Amino acid sequence: MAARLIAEREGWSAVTIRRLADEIEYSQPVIYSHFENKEAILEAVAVEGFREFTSKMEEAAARGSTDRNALENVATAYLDFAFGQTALYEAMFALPTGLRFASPAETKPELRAAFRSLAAVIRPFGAEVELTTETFWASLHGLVELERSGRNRPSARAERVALVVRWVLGG
Amino acid sequence: MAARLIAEREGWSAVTIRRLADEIEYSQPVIYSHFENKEAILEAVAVEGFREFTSKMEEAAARGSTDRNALENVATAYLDFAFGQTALYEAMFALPTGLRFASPAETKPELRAAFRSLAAVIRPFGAEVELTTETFWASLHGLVELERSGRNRPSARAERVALVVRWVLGG
DNA sequence: CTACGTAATCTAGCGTTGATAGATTTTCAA
DNA sequence: TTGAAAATCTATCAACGCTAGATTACGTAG
Repeated sequence: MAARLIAEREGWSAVTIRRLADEIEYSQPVIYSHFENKEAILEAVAVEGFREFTSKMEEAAARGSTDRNALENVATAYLDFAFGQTALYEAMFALPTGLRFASPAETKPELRAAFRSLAAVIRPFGAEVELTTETFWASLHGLVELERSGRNRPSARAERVALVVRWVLGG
Repeated sequence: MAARLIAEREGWSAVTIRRLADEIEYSQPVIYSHFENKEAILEAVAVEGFREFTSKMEEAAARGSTDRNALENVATAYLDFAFGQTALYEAMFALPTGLRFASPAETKPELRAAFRSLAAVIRPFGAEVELTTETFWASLHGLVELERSGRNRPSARAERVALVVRWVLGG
């Protein structure tokens, strides 16, 4: 998707319908015959992001020699993913899209798969897998957001990740 | 601030310069004689938010009979604050403003005070106060963001907060 | 009380945005 | 070769953030 390339290079504010039309060398209305509106474009990018996210997390988990090591790898890979392609991560979590987990029925399979890829490394530690995974995910997401908005010291990123991992292990 | 009222009632997308001008019954240029641009307006709202945030957290901590109870109260109060006035919280954390913690010198005192109000209830538990506070804050913020974007089950909010508290206590 | 300089405010407009209506071209089967 | 359907275009809309330049209101000096 052209939107993703532009966003990664120049930020999402540079992604306009006219700019996309230029990029694909068509006029603006053509875009609206493929997507209902701009939000639908973001949503498509986000879904693509969740697919890549899931496979990155699964890889990271597979590289782990122990359950603990798998958890560490996933936590680290999570932040690497977020900071390696900030625009993609933004589309997945920060920009307004209609993507929800809320109701089981209408949740996109890509979102459920992403959740499962995190739950897989949580499962060995404690009984309440769903609760712990939600909270683990939230912690990692919070680390990303607060660092990205300049509220956390970038230099201590690895230590914060290690702390979250310790929390999960000990809790 | 009129911006905050409109945002809380109709969301930040309803807050336009023209709308603000209507609300205060002046023309648009008058607004630009008080604020450099729209971002400066958001920033002013955000700073106000951090002031209220700090006093809410201090209140919650003061209501705690024990160190542990203070921590619990603050964690709960954090999510209450975020969901009690979602637009204000958005201005503080999600919308693009120039507010940073990054460099010690140019960090707004309101931000530092907010950080301290959280650090105060973390201090009794463990040595690395700054690191733990950053991670604690990130976890709570993540809980807010993932629930707000429909990724976490609203029904399990209290359990997730309790889990984060347990993590801090045990870590 | 008048005249004037400053400050406050307004009208009008620029360039850009997301989105759409309606005309036009392209495509391909009958 | 023709004609309906699909694809694409030009032109435009209303709303946005923001600003230039004209205009009004006002306190003060004479």
